[in-house]
Amino acid sequence: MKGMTDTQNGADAARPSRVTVKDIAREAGVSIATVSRAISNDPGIAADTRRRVLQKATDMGYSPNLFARGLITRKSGIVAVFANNIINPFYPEVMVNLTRALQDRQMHTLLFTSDGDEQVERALPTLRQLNPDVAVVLAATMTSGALDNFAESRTPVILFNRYVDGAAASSVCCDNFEAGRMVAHRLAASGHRRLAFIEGLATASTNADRRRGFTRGCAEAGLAPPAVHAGGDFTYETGYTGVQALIARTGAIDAVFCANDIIAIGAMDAARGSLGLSIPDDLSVIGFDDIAMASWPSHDLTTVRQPMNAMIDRVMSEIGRIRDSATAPPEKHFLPGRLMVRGSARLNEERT
Amino acid sequence: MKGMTDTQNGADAARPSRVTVKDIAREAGVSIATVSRAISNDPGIAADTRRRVLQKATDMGYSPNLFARGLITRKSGIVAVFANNIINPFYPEVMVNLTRALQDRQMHTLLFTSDGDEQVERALPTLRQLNPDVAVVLAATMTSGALDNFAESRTPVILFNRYVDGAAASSVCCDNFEAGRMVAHRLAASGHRRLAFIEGLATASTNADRRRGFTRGCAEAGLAPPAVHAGGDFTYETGYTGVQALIARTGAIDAVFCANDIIAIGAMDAARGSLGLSIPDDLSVIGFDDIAMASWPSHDLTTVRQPMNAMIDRVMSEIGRIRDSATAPPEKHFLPGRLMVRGSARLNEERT
DNA sequence: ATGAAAGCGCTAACAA
DNA sequence: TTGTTAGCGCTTTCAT
Repeated sequence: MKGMTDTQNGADAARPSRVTVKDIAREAGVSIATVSRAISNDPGIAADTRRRVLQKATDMGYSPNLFARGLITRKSGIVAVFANNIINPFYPEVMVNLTRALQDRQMHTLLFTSDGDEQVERALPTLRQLNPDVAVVLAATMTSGALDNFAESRTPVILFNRYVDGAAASSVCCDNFEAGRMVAHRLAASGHRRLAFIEGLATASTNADRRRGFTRGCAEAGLAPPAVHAGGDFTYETGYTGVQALIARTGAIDAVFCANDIIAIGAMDAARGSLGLSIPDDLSVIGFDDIAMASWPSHDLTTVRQPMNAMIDRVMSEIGRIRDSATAPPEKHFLPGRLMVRGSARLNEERT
Repeated sequence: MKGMTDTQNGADAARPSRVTVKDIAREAGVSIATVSRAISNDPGIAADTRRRVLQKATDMGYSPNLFARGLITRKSGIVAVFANNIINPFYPEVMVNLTRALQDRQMHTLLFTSDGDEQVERALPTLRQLNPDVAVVLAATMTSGALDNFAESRTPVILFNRYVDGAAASSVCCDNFEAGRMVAHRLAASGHRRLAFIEGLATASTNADRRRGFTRGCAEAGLAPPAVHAGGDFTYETGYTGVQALIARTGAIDAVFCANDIIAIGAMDAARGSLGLSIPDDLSVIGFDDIAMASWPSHDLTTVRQPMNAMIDRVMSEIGRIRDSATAPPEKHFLPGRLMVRGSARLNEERT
């Protein structure tokens, strides 16, 4: 690849600097406009010329300068991804899979951290500087104030696993409410009577919806409202101390549904360790996300799997929709989760 | 912020499109060249004019268009980060911390996935298109062939936790060899006699160095060479099946050192579960990385902590060095790991 | 110390 | 169908 010098001109073979449209135009004996047309698949060009120009471009190892292009088109091909909550392995995985999907479509991922609104705000100048076509927010928390900032920078926003009601932002979410409801019903149908919920971050809509759905499900099944360990965060410690606090406060419980897998694993460890409970005989534990760890034999955690790939696909089509028309109204998508039945919860067969 | 319209001209107050140097020049009554000088801290400008221009720029909410700037300066302020190996939570954390550090310095993280060389190769056109100032490779594996591709795209490369001998790339690594050696000595000094090692990916230099250091340490301590479970990957399953295979093949062992924490956790689960061993009484287990999970009570894993923040700092200074002089020769940096003593290994006090 | 003007590499009118 | 030309927003000579 490096050794071949089969291009006719020996003149500038030694100058390895960037190949530009101008170079191709010269080599192919056409104008730079024609080169541009060939590259951008413009309909108004002779199929033959196009082929010839494209061939030359390939031969010469051309790749367009996106800065120059972006300067004119005002499209960057860049997607800004905001990530925090890196403690939960679910999100890095989303990030990487999303990046892969973007890469496949010749788009680019610009990564931002956003632990706290001030980080988001600090990123905004950059947003204007690099002009991403769209921002994807992978974050448990994001105040609507921070969202306004995006609006001000005129970048369309897609929220992943979060929605904000009045906001001009699309959302792609797991149907957290429905999943919580379903968990309550499954537990009730399997004979559990005293249910509990361990919260993650109270302000996260994922957390709130799972809790609300679970509470609703309990009511529908004729059970008492679940005991709730409130106001934690999405960490192991929350689960660990949460289950201890719940049992200290409310006495025995049959089952605990946790706002995510990390919390659930913490809860299991405390239940088995310091509380000496047997799982699932004394206590059923159910988590949310289905991270890799959930299926490890040490915990064998029953959990709600988020349809990650479907969610990412949906994000991609939202991105397409937004690129096609700048004025596309925001849409909210909710995709169903699925219960992965494993050993940490005593569940009957699902009746159909 | 949105309500204030204190700029003198009511004319285009309604046009919220981008503020450019031209706008500032007009408002400040200077030429665009002067504006540019003010912004880029050019010495040849009157301190007074500069202040005035900068003030106007701030008032008008100006932020420079990096595309236009990059077109001329050939510096993008972009750092390409290649990540795979997302199974190991160590790397997402590096990724986010690195991004934070870059953000603080007004630089930008462009994320690429690179599971396999072909992904790297597919990313190369983009590399040329967006012209990152430097590429950081956070990857357990990267063939030197893939590295040549970088060279061809004229992007300086910094390898994180990996080095390639002849390659024109800087490296920032934990001193994996030394850490492996130290682990062997600590185990030997605590009375362990029959040591074993569970490999991750054999082709990863992290893995190879940890193994070589460990083997060397065994020899220095007068122990037999460690039994090695070879040719796995950096997964829980490798640890789980690895420890079973080791014991089936070699009989009892005192201690097992694992190529990373995830493997170690798998090994612990198998040892305690299917093998019915007690840890650390029957078997000491030591991992590598010190991921969050390692300190959870369920595993309480003794492990070598990588000096993540120091490593990231070093990457940042390498980036600075490269930006300052394009011809800066590549450097290799090795930073010491530190043993985090927890409950999974029977270790005596360190003798000093 | 400042301004005028050229041009980075590309696309998008407008002509031909 | 193709070429000419005018910028996108910025930095950077070269004058002044």
